[in-house]
Amino acid sequence: RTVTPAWILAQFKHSSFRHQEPTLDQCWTGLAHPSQKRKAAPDTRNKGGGWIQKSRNLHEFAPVTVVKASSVDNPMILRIHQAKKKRIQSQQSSSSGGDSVGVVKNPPLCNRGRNEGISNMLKQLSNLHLECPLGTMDHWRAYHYGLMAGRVKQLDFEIVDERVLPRLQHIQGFGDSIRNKIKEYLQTGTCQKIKELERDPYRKAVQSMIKIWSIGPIKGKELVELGYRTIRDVRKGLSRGELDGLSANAKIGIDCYEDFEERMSRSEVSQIGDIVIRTCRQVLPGAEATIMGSYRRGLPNCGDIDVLILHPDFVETTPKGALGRLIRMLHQSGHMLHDLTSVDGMTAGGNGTELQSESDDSVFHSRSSEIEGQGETSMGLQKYGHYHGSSSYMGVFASPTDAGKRRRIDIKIYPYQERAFASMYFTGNGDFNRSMRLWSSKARGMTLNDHGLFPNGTDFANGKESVDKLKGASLPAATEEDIFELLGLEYRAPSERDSFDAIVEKSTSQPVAIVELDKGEIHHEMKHIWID
DNA sequence: CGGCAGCGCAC
DNA sequence: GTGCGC
DNA sequence: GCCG
Repeated sequence: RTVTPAWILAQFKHSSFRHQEPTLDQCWTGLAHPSQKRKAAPDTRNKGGGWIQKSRNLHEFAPVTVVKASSVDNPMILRIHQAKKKRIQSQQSSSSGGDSVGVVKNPPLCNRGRNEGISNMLKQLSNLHLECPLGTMDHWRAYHYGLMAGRVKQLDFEIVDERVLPRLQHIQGFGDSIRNKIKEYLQTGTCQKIKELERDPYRKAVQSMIKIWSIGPIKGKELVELGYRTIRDVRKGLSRGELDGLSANAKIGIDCYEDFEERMSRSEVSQIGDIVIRTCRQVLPGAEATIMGSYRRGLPNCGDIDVLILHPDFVETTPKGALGRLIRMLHQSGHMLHDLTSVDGMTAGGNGTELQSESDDSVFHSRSSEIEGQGETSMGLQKYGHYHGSSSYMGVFASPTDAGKRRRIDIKIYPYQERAFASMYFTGNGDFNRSMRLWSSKARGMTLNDHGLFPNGTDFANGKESVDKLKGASLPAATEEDIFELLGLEYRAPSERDSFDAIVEKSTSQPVAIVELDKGEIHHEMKHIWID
């Protein structure tokens, strides 16, 4: 199964295609652009950490052996490449074979706008199944429809005639069902399935329940079976005391139902961000706080706001209780209205010991388990101890621009050494992250998450606590670019990370790097990287 | 027929 | 462990 | 819903 349809995007390279980087304000963050930020990165502080300072050749630091795909003794990798070769061949033969009827060849646009009608239809189908998954089947239907909605947009031809269908057959992901729906769309301009799903009153009711934040398919179905059909019903039930069993978060979700549906302008997001960032600097001098998510990807409007906090003095740890202090201050200033999660240090006191929301049985290195340690070098940081791991907060923020409106906000703090991975994850989008992680695991044999990139076979990847911390360590990356490099992928700017297919192997003709791990080898490499 | 990312928090 | 969200 |  090919994760990366490089063969689709490759066609763009030989055309007049040029990606126009949007000049939207603040689409940039130092995390992503090594050329500008690298010099400033305080790698030198981390004497014990040994961070790589610049992007280097994979072999220089990664415990990775490079093997020709054809000689790899790994059935998964083999299958991926054989399937890919087959598709490329059939693609070539079908395009040279004069079956260009029904195809309008256009110079590719900037990755969007093509086949928009069909894409929208598939997106609708995805949403209808996503918002109302009545069985577990629907979840994956929605997933696949969503992927294909993205993929039709990246084709190098416009689908205007059903004679193009045989050609679609060669493109991965377009099976019978989807091709038939495209056929129907070409003939009638609509899709009966969509109409049918939209008509279904049960689905419709579940759908409106699911739109309540913290209500998913299970609780949604429950509510509908209890007789609730609309948000009004639910509110009525709540006031009558029929729904006391709902979680605290569900009550907030019900209260903010309309507000959470709405999207914000970039300027509102940036103003909220300023408030959070300013407060953050007061609470934690020297902190680097950045707005992530769709804002960083440059979208014209955003559904929520994501803020990532880092501090260069906390390389392997995070300042204990700092996130809680920040939240507390935002509450006091009236900006933060509700908490959807609790965080250490959030309630009074402020030394970060009163709330034990983080469990001690967490298994992984660099995640949990408090360590002793005081004494910061910087004056303002003296109040903070070290917490071994990241923490995240979800809450509800009062709009500074639209009085009375309530906005979803996520704030996360990570150890500085995880900054590249955290910013990748927090930038998204969701499909892009899933694609990247699938690629990591299936093509590279590594596990990617917001904390690092872990060669499979290590203790981390096996979900075990490491006695020897080195065995659980991530491959190091100081910038997002390094992560792409480690995975052998073309770099993608945040604004380009907009789909599952936005991931492209660095040079398709080059050998494929896969991980051939040996426990001792990993240990040795890690030692080299982290201590040397 | 199994897989489709990988994780943290609330309950 | 399940449900939910990111 | 599609793939292997």
